[in-house]
Amino acid sequence: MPIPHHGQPRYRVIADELRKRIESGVIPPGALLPTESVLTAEFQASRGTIRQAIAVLREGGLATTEHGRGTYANVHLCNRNSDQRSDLETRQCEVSADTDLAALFGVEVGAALIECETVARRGKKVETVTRTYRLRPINH
Amino acid sequence: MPIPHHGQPRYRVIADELRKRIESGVIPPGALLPTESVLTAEFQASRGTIRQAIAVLREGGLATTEHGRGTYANVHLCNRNSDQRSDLETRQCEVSADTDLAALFGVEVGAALIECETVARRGKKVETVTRTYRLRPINH
DNA sequence: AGAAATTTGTCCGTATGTATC
DNA sequence: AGATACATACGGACAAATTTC
Repeated sequence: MPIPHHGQPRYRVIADELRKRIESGVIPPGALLPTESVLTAEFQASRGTIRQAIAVLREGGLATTEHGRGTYANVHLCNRNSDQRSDLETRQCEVSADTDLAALFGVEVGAALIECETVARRGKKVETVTRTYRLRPINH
Repeated sequence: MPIPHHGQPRYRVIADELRKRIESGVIPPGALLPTESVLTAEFQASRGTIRQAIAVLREGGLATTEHGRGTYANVHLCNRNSDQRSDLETRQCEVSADTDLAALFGVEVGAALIECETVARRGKKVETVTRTYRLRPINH
C-alpha cells in the first residue's frame, strides 16, 4: 500500500534532510552515509525511495556511491571552481545562475541550474570546453 | 521473477538502443518517444527498467520528459558548421578566462577566450544554453 | 585462500497520485 | 469527465562488489 505523497515527494524530503546533514557537517566530507537499510529504518521508507533520495544527492554532486562499499559525502566544491576535476571528460554539477543565465531562463539570479561540462582534448591540449546549462528538473 | 542481467544491464542496453534511434534520426529532434508502456511492450521489460533507461537519456541530455505529456528527443547541438534552424540563437564574443577555464586551457587567468553561446528554445521557453570556449587563434 | 556477511545494483510486479489531453 | 501518460511508493528477489572473519 503506497503512501501518498501530497505536496513534496517523500524522496525529496529525505534527500533534503541528508543534504542538510552533509552541508552542516553532521556527515563530514569523505565519510560514509548510513547504509540504505539503516536509512530505510530511520525514515520508514522503502529501499527504492531511499535510493531515489541518494540519486538526488549524486546528481547535485553532494555524494558518490561505490558498489559494495557505500555512499560517501563529497567535499563541497565552493561556488563553482576549486580543482576537483581529475581526468574526467564530462562532468555534471549544480551551479547558481549568473545574471546572464537567469535572464535567459527567466529565473532569479542564484537559482539552481544543471551544468554539464565537456572538455574536448586533442592529445594533451584542451581544444574546447563546452558548458551546457539547463533548468534543474522539478520532478524526476 | 526477475530476469538476470549478466553483463550489460538491461536498462543500459535499452538506453543505447534509444540513443541510436535519436542520433540516427529514426526519432527526429523534438518528436515524442514511444510511451513508457509501449516501450515496456517492445523491450519486454518492466516499466521501472524503461524509466531507468529514459533517465540515462535525460542525464546525457538527449531527451526531456514532461509530466503527463511524454518524453521528447532533444535537438543535438553538435554541428557547428552550417547554420542551424532558427530555434537556435548563436552569438560569439571574447571573454576573459576565469580560474577554471584558465586551468583547463593552460593559460593565465584573464587571458582572452572565444565564447560561442547558443540558446535553444522550445516555444518561448529556453531549453538549454550552451557555451563553448576555445583559445583565440594566435593572431593572423 | 576461501566462505560468509554486508552493501549497493538490477529487475520485477503492483498500486496509487498527478498532470495533460 | 474520462482517457492517457508520467511520478511516486511499496515489496520482493537475485546479482555483483567489497569487506570481514
